[in-house]
Amino acid sequence: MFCFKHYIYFMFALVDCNNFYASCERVFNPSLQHKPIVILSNNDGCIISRSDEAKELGIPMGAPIFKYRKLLNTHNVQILSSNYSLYGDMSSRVMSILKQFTPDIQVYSIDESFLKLDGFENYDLTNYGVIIKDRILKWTGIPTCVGIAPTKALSKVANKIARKYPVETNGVYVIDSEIKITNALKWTKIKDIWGIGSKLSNRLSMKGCKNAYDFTQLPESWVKSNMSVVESRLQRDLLGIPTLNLEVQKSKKSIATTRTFEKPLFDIESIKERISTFSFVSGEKLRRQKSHCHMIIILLRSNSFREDLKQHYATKAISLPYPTNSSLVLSNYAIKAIESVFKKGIAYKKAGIILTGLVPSNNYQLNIFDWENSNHQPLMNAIDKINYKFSNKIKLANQDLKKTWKMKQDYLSPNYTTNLQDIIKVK
DNA sequence: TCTGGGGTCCTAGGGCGA
DNA sequence: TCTGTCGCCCTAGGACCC
Repeated sequence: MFCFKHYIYFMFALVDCNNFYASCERVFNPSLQHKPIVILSNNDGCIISRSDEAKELGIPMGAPIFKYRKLLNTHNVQILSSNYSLYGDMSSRVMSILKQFTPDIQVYSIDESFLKLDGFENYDLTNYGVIIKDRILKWTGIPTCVGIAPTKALSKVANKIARKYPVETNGVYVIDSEIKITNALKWTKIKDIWGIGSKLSNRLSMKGCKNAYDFTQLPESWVKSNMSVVESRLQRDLLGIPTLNLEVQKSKKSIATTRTFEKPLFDIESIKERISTFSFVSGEKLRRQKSHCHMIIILLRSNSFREDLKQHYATKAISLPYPTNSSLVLSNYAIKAIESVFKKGIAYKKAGIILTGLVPSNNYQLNIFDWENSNHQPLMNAIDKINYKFSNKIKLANQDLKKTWKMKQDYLSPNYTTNLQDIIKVK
């Protein structure tokens, strides 16, 4: 099934930053080197990034911190709240370096990118990977691993091998022969295949698949009918047939702002205030990408982990009479939606809004019967400019002007690269 | 007591017009 | 005018990613 002629044309490189959040913290605080570190989610709730030393202690990804507090204390694990200003800035530095190596790049997430290496037939790709890795480390202090292969899914596998065997591979692994593909697939456990999550992994295990190689040997027709076209494409990609392409940067198709509350909320007024704030923030994101939206979805839920409490989970989608990016309009509709689903006596723990049906601001269908107040656009522009200059001084009337609520971030590091006050001073 | 957030894509099922 | 079929669109929900 696999055809090596594709090699003549191009290869994919996946460059992935090692333990990205922990590595960012270490760049500016070298005392964290060689120590176990964990980074916490918003509200300091879950562990979302771990250094290798923390992984070795058996601390799992996504674990709630309160369950591991004792272990963390015993081993003197360094705890940090997530500092997205820092990580975002470090990420853009890494990505700008990667763009020097090829114009064909897909920034896949905050810490990894696919590079299409087209016309590199005469290059020593292992050596090229080492150059990429070394330059990022030298210029940003962030360690990376590089996986190179004829397809995206295989470059993911190659990257995992490089990460697993740093001494043997020097952090770079190239899959460039049929035997390497077969061996790599047999080495990859079902649950570690990119695109196969826990549900599908269980189903495939029941079917007798132990590794990625077994998955690729399943009949395509069975995969299509029992799973979906997504897994069928993945199967081909794993076999070395380029099926998943480099995706160009597009405008977002949805914009979400959701938050877990520090304490459960029982009263609708507090929830309405939060929803108003989420609408305001989402409107800003919408205007930044120069879009309008057709639809708002609100969500409101109690704490699903507290089985002893009465549960309620509600979502409500509202089609807007006209596309808008006015925070005032978004807030009004979102609040009405919250009023329609709110139930008394429930301890609500999380709320949010999702904007979908996004269309470009300069090209959308008007409605003959309903239209936006023409004052909104200049008002929003003015608010955005003032908030950019003076850091969020203007709010909606139904937001909490004193901002009495605050996200829990007890272990926050300074914004070393994005705030003048926090720049490291050399004495 | 304390359990994240922001995305994408796909499928199924219903409504609806040709 | 009524009915069946097809395909498109919309929506909710699920699964996945980092």
